[in-house]
Amino acid sequence: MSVYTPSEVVEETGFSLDTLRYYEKIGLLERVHRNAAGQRRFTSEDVSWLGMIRCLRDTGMPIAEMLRFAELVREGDHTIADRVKLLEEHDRRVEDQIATLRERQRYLHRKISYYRSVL
Amino acid sequence: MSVYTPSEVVEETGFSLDTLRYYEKIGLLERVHRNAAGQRRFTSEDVSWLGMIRCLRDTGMPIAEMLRFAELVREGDHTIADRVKLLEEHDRRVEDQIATLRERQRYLHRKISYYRSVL
DNA sequence: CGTTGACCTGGAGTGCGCTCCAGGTGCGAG
DNA sequence: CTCGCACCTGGAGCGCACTCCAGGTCAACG
Repeated sequence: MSVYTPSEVVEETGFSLDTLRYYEKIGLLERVHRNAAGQRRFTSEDVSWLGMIRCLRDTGMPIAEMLRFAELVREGDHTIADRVKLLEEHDRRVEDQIATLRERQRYLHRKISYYRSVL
Repeated sequence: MSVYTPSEVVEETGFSLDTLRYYEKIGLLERVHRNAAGQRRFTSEDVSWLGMIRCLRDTGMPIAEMLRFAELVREGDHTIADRVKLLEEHDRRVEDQIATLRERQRYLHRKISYYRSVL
């Protein structure tokens, strides 16, 4: 288990340092370890958890729901069924997002064709 | 050319009345006609323009860019090439959004499978 | 004639998700 | 020894896109 400095985590995850601190403050990221000088030292678990957060955030999950998920994870293995339920519901929303995007894109394409036809 | 009351437009477009007023205020919607009592009466052009707005908004275009597009439309036919350019750039971003969503969804699916495997 | 309901205005307030800031610590390089 | 730099904290501020509110008008219905 290697250890990551804040700037390494910024590099790896694409989250800003302020965002990492914010996520820790609101409890989306469990209290991060500190070195003797009080500076954060992230574990690889922290980094992979942030990978999950990145996925959920990029797919539009609100922070409040990510917090619910984080809580389930903290509660231990007996919540795995609940996590599956939560992620599957989210997956359905992602599917809907893609479908809507595709539909709107068709509209966009029709509009572009129309404009091209009158050029 | 039929005429629509505010509540009809709300119904047709899915935008709230406040949002319609807001769009008019910021110039995304051209000054809407009024009846003798000062109440808004929308034309079918207004409604179809709102359809375009709906499409752009649902695909994540920021209001500032919709305003640029609205301005091009107001300037007349000689801006059609520019409009095509703007819409095509947007279309590329929509494509990227879909691609990102699909990739994140794969992550989600792997996670769900993993959870299912340990249930 | 009174009430209801759809609508009006200008402006303040909201929720989300960060982002920035001031002032401070500790460490390694020159 | 001094400098620069990465980092720390608590808290304020921001940008976006609405959303809500108070107080008012007008027309139609019973």
